[in-house]
Amino acid sequence: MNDSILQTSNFIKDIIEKDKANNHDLTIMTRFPPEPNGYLHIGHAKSAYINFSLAKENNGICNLRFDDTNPTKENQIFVNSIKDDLAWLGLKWEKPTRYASDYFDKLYDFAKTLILNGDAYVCDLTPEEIRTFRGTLTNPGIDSPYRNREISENIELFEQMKNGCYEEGSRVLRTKIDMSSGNLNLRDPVIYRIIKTPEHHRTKNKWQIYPTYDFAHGQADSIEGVTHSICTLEFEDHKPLYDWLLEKLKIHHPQQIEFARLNLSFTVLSKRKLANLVSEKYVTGWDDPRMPTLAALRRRGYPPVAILNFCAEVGVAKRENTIDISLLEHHVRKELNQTASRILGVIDPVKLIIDNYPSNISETFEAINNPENPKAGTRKIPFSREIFIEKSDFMENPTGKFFRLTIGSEVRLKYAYIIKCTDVVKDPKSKEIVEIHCTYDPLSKGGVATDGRKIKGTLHWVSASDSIPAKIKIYDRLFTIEKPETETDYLKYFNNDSLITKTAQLEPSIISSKEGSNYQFERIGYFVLEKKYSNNNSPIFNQTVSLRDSKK
RNA sequence: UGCCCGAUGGUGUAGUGGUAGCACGUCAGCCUUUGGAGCUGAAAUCCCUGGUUCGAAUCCAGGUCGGGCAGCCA
Repeated sequence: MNDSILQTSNFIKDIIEKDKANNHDLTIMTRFPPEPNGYLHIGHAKSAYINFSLAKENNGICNLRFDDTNPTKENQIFVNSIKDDLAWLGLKWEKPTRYASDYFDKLYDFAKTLILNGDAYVCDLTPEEIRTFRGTLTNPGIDSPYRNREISENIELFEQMKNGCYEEGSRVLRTKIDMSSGNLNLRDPVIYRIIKTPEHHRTKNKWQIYPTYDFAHGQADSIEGVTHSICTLEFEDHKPLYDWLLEKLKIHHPQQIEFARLNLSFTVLSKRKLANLVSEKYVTGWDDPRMPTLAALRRRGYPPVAILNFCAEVGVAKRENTIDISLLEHHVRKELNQTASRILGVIDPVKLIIDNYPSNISETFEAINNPENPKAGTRKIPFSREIFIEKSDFMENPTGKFFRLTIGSEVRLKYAYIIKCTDVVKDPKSKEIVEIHCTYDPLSKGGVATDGRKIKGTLHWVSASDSIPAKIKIYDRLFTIEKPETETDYLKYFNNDSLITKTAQLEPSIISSKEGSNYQFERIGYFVLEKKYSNNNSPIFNQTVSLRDSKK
């Protein structure tokens, strides 16, 4: 994890500071507890970052624990992808990797302890009956008829549940708390249920019963010695149950602290909505570069440190929030500006012919790889009579502050020469400009005017015969509205222009690029090489993020 | 007409009884062989009403508004 990441204070740090002041021997222990039932996204990154950074700043420990208590939803594929994503971010967890399923035996014993103490009972009500008996938000529930079973009968029944004697859904183990509590989580919550298929990804067919989240999470925290169990706001109502179980069991009692999960503008982060985008084919998969998943951001070329810096800067608080996606992009640009190699590439090319430049020669010019980092060195780029420039860099009838090319105006070709536009050739039918004719100032080699005249506009270009065609995928925000998350018909606001594919001409040095390498195409944006060769043998680049562009 | 949580510029986030700070964004200027970056500046904020106090974003009371909770999901 990057040590240079800027940190502001937050209420969790305050709590930890106080706890440390009260107990000088305290070793801070946190954990990141994903359920292996999906891919990690930027919101998980925030949560992971909080847990990992809190441990690191306090010379503590952070575990990675998979919350794998429900085999109907979880599998090994997600365990692997989550580990990959965390490693990619550079977050290092305490070894070994933990699993809630590691504690199934202990959890089973804890449950028996509860039964023996009269704090839990086997209930034969159907799921529907349990729901009815639970009451409503405003009306108290009523006791299950099985609530006062003999302890010995409960023990026997629970053991038979474990042994697979009963059908799924026929019986559960519930705590005995308070059916009239204003907090529904305290109305005798279910702590064990029967699940026979599919088999668990780790414990296989050993268990026929599985603990619920409420029964597994706190106890797992306790077993591991977690001191601060940090989770999102929706678990606030579970905290009294978390505390109740730990007190009844008389075991180490971690402190649960809740914070507000991340929301990002112009995208969605709920698993269901993301899954819909995939299943309804709005995107090509979970790692489609438009998605907010870590796998997608990686493919998009986001540097991990930019994501970490972003997580550090969004802060930790309890109020609902929607972070402006431009803050994320800011951190991506900030990092890439320092690290990405520059190249010249023309995405929407139009041919430019320098009429007074000899057709039988070519020159090479030295280009700076990264003006922010002299150590990145230089490279050669070829120049010739016919080049490509960006269509948008020529305007026949310029309006406002247009510093680029127009008939009669002078402009600098970066690293090369100053040129002056003399004429354009249009397609007779479409009226589209097909050729721009210019003359160059032979004395301006390197782009400097010998007479000291100021040249305001500088264009990027590539030599027509030496450039390399490439496929460019340009991405935009996933949705057209700021908060699609709050809309039920959010798919209506999907941004149909979120992916645009173009063919570009790139300078030849790009040949030596490696997959995953970040580039800045000067004056355009940041790009990452996705695949060296597409079907037609040209490389494919994903746009990471555009350059900020204040052109009017 | 239950229980719990929250409210500081457009968006986030500091502040813990003493000039409301920072970041992103926006706007303007400077600089520039990237209209990028960088530099400088600007506009913009304490949910409301009372109370305590010399002094309140902060403490107290009462409101208002927003969010969460009725899986054998996590």
